[in-house]
Amino acid sequence: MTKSDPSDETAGLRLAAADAGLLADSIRSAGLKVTAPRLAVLRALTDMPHSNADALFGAVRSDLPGTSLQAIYGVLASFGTAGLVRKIEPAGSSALFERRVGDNHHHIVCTRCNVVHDVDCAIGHAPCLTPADALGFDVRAAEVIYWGLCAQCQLDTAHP
Amino acid sequence: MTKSDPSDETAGLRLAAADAGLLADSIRSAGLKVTAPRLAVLRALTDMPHSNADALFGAVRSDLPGTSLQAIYGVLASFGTAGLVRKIEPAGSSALFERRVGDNHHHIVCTRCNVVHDVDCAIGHAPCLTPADALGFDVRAAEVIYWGLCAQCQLDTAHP
DNA sequence: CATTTGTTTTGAGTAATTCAAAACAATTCG
DNA sequence: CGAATTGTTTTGAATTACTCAAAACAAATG
Repeated sequence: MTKSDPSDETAGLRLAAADAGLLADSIRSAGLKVTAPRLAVLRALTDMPHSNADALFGAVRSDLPGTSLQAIYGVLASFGTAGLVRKIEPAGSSALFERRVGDNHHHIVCTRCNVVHDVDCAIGHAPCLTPADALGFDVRAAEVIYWGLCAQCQLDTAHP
Repeated sequence: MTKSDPSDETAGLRLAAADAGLLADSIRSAGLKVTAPRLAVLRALTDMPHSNADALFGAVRSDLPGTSLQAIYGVLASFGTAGLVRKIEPAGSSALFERRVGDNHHHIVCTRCNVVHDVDCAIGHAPCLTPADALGFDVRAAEVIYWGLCAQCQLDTAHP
């Protein structure tokens, strides 16, 4: 927000356009065709990371009313294969998606309100790939989910 | 197998009875009524940890033909609440159950054949509850799933 | 602009799990 | 020991999240 002039009423539009260009670029460079549903999903995912297919469907539909839920699933599947989004499946939840890929970050989930946040790897890099005894496995990934009460739910629980 | 005499045909029966007694005790001390489906589920889970509801249904049905799948879900739900079994939900899999509870052990899953093994906590005790930045959360549990190729699948992949 | 290839829509299907009411069985208490 | 109570299982149906397939359609290529 340092460069754009708030009195310039086209600023938002230009930003959106620039943003759309960036989104389109990342879709294109993943080897996928750039389509309206794909742009809309990617934009929604930028604004609301850790969304499920249904939430994205809701967000996309407001821009692009004709879109089907199956299209969302299709978009997410292609994005997943292309490495453009990451899918997480916390216990008891439907699948959630995020754009932050390529780093091995983890997640912390509130057991009360189900909000999800990113957390970086616990201790540097190594322990995330080092079980005590790998039992002959060739370990490729480690997934960590922390469970607890978020700050807000701690307050709500204390003062009901 | 050191004390029982193989020529004693009642040994198996007595063992089974003793076992049933232990199983019944653990159900009772969890504050639950001891029923045939519950005993059967607990026994099946002893023999085949990391089973899903359907596999347990299959195992239980061979002993106790009238049992319904919904009974299995009911038994597992009550066992879960009572702290008698632990439920794990690896991404892409149905829920799996195990009797090993109360320690914070983790799991390693084969990406090819989906076999699941227990693994102890990566480094002692602490890091499993210590994210880099807990973001104000009151962290209560950490769940780790390692993904990789099991020994057998490494062989199968090398010599197809 | 026509072709090709890939994407989305439409419509249907499935797997895993949950819900609810009635039938039934384990424990409790007289 | 038998009746009452409480909890469990059966039966039957519903739901959620997701997948599959064919036809309609749109983006990229030349």
